[in-house]
Amino acid sequence: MATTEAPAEPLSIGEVAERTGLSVHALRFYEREGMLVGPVQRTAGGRRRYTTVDVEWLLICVKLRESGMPLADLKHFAELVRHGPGNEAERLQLLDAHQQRVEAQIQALEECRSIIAWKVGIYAENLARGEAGGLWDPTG
Amino acid sequence: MATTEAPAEPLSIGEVAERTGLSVHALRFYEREGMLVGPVQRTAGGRRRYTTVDVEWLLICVKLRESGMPLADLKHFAELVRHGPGNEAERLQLLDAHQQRVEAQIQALEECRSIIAWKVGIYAENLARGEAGGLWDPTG
DNA sequence: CTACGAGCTAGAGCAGGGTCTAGATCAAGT
DNA sequence: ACTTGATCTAGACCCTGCTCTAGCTCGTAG
Repeated sequence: MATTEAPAEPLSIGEVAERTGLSVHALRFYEREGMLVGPVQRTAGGRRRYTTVDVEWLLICVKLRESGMPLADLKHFAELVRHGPGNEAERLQLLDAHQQRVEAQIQALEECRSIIAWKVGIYAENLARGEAGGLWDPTG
Repeated sequence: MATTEAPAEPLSIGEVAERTGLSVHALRFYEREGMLVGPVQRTAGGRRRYTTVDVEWLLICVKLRESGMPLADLKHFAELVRHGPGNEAERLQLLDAHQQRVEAQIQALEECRSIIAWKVGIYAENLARGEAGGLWDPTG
């Protein structure tokens, strides 16, 4: 993945916020909480300079969070990566467990979807044939 | 739906907790917060007695919550149902909006899933051929 | 030089969604 | 009658995951 990429200018926190969708607050928060793999570089004046690698990691974080990984797990994963080679099995296990949770959640959502679709169908149908139908039960 | 069902014994809060997966605390909380359509019946001694209809509504609540509907929306929906006929269009709109959020969420999860699957694949592969591979980049 | 926006830190605050506690009551078994 | 376990109410508390504030500094454009 880190093959043919130009080193590229490091980015400010605001720029990283833009491209990750995280707020600058969240970025600082993640850093404080140890969700990053390495320390972020700073300018002479103390401003953060994010490298491409940093941003890539953050993008992964965003995906993992979006798919429901708790910050604690994310932190754990970051720790494993930070401590370098030797714990790959554990990393794999963590990701794998998460993957299974994601699968399960997709399943659950699909089930919900079909229930909702069914309800929506009933409402639409009843509305279409003039809201007179007497079968508005208290179950919604 | 409420066609050929036996009236069945009303259930205690604990029994309802069991069959909905909600805690008794959550059940009382939902009730306080107005997430139920009608008031729950009580015994002479003040204990709650849930009817089949109550439980069905709760099961719907669980599904809606599972699929990410905020309590505020659920409450709104309950209010609409409580106020009986005349607001079906609004109920439909609410459900429909939720349905779209669910669709979007499924999409997002599927994207995450494939990213994770890809990472898992890389780890598995590298582990399989002896953890010596030198390409453990800091991106995880 | 000076302004003004972006960044900095530490820490307080907030929203959502319950969970837990205390102290009392109910109900069922022995 | 007594013990035990489930419920009751009101309200305090908790956890997660940020978000916001205050007061200060950087750095770039006029």
